Amino acid sequence: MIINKTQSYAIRVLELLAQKKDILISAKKISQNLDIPYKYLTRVMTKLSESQLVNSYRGKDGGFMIAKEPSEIKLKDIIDIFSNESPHQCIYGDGSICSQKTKCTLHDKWQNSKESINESFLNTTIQELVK
Amino acid sequence: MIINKTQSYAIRVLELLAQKKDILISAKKISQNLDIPYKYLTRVMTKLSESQLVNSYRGKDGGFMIAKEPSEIKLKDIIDIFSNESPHQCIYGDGSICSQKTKCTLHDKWQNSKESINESFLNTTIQELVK
DNA sequence: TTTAATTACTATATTAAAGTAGAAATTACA
DNA sequence: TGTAATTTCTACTTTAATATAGTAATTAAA
Ligand code: SF4
Ligand code: SF4
Repeated sequence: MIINKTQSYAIRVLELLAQKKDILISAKKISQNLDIPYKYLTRVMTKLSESQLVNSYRGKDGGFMIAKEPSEIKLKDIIDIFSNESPHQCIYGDGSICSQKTKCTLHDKWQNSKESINESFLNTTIQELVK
Repeated sequence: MIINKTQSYAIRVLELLAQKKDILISAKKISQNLDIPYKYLTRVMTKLSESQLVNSYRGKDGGFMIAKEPSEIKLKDIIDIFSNESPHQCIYGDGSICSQKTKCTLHDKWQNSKESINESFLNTTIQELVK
């Protein structure tokens, strides 16, 4: 898979919050609206808040709001928050002992694929999802 | 991640067997040579055998041999054996309700990335890894 | 100041991928 | 024919990702 379930949740949350810019939405509503398990979602939201992609407001009538312009939030920004893999993973391991000189025959192909994906994540903003 | 650990194991096994074409190699040796857990490897080998990418020989002095020309085995052939995900996965789900007309704004970008990876897997054969 | 609604925190449960264990089936060969 | 080395089969264990549960902290408003 290109992205995992948690990353997918997070992207969809930001998409929703972008549509409701400047309106506070509670985790409960987000959960219902996007069909994401409530308790799981709240932890995702806390991380998005810590990463300052959303602002959180605690207490009664609290909720979340997108913290930046949708056009300023790249998919990659969101994905990175919930990513734990080494960026160099390939069939031979983590690439830590590989260099341009010692690279294997697959290296350039992996590189191309990964760059293709990465650029797609870098040049796609939440704004694009909302339109 | 582009491929999972099991798929990575399988590719490396085929690479090794291609290097030792026409020579029987036991799971034990493969395990030692590639540093793959023995018991896990044997199950991978059984699947590769069922899929006819390798021939297995049971009993004393038994082992495995590559069953085709290395140039005839695409990475995708191997990857598919150990893949269980829906090929259409994306942030919104499995794409089962999407068509060219109802597609979302991300669809073409996903498509490009996925095709880039897929073509790389389709046009890379085990032969290429051995050289 | 109390209540209700909310986020944040901490611990536990479930699921899927990866890994391990034991033994049955097969086979070469002494 | 018996033994040792192997693949194959079945069951279990561990680990990481996903999901659930309970409660503390916070806050608007009655
Ligand atoms: S050189 Fe080969 S093994 Fe090393 S990081 Fe690149 S693809 Fe992986
Ligand atoms: S149209 Fe969008 S939701 Fe549907 S398969 Fe394509 S990327 Fe996924």
